[in-house]
Amino acid sequence: MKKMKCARFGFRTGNTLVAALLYLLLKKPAHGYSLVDELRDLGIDPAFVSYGVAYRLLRDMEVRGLISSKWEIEGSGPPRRIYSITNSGREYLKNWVNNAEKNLRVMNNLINKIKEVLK
Amino acid sequence: MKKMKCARFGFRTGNTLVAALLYLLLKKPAHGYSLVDELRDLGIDPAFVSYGVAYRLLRDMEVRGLISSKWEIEGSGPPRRIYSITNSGREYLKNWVNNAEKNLRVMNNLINKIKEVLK
DNA sequence: ACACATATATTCATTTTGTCAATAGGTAAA
DNA sequence: TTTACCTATTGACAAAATGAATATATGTGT
Repeated sequence: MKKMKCARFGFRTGNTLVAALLYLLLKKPAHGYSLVDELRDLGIDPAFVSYGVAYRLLRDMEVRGLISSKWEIEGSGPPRRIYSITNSGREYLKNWVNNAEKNLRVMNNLINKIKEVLK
Repeated sequence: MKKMKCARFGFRTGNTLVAALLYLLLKKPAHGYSLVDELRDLGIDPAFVSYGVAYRLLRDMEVRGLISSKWEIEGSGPPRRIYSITNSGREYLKNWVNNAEKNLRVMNNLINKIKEVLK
C-alpha cells in the first residue's frame, strides 16, 4: 500500500474529486467535459471544478491506472476522450469509501463537540 | 459573504485544524505544545500534526485575528506563548460549523451513493 | 556535566490547487 | 460564408498548502 500523503482528514479536494469521478465512471464510461457537468448531481458545485483541474485529475488517474481512455471520433462535435474505470479504480474506490467513512465520523464528532461548546 | 477560496469541500487540513484549535481554545487558553497533544482527544492522530504545522497555523490564526497571545514567563519550563480565542475567532468557528455541516451532508451523500453502486 | 523533555520558531523543497489562455472542430444563424 | 458560439481538451504559470528537517532556549533528573 502506497503511503498516503497529504490526506490528514481524507477530504482533500483532489482525493474527493477522484472518488466522485470514479463513481460517475462506475455507472458508465464518459468524457471529461460531461463528467464535470455530472458532478452537479453529487452536490458538488461544478462552478468550483474548473475544466483545467478536472482534466488534469483524469490524466493523473489514467497514469495511476484507475481509469483508461480511448478516443471517440464518431458522433457530433470534436473528438472526445472516453474514460472507463478499471479494476484498479474499483479497488481504489472501495478503499476510499472505507477511509472516508472513518474520517466522516471524526469530522462529525468534532462538529458536534464544537456545537455543544458554542451553544 | 466573502468568497470562500480553497475550501471546495470544506475539510481541508488547514481549515479543520484551525477549527479544532479554536475549539480547544474556546474551552481554555493554552500554548501550542499542549494544544497539539490535546488534538488526540478529538480523534485527530497527533502523529499527523507536526509541531511545525501547528505553530505555523497558530501564527497565521493570530495574524488573522482569530486568536491572541501573550508570553508566559512564570512557571516551570521555557517561556510559553499562551493563546486565547478572540470574538472574531468565535465568529469564525460558528461560521465554520455551519459550512462544515453542509459539507458533511454532501460527503455523506457521496459516500452513500458510492456504497450503493459498489454493493 | 550530560541526557532528555518541554517549547517555540524558521527554513527549504515538494505537492497540490487555482486560474487562464491556447487550440480546434462543429453548429447555427445572419 | 463568415461570424459567433458551443463542445472538448490541453498546457503553462502562479499561488497555496504541506512535509521534513533543523535551530533556539529553558528546565529537570542523574
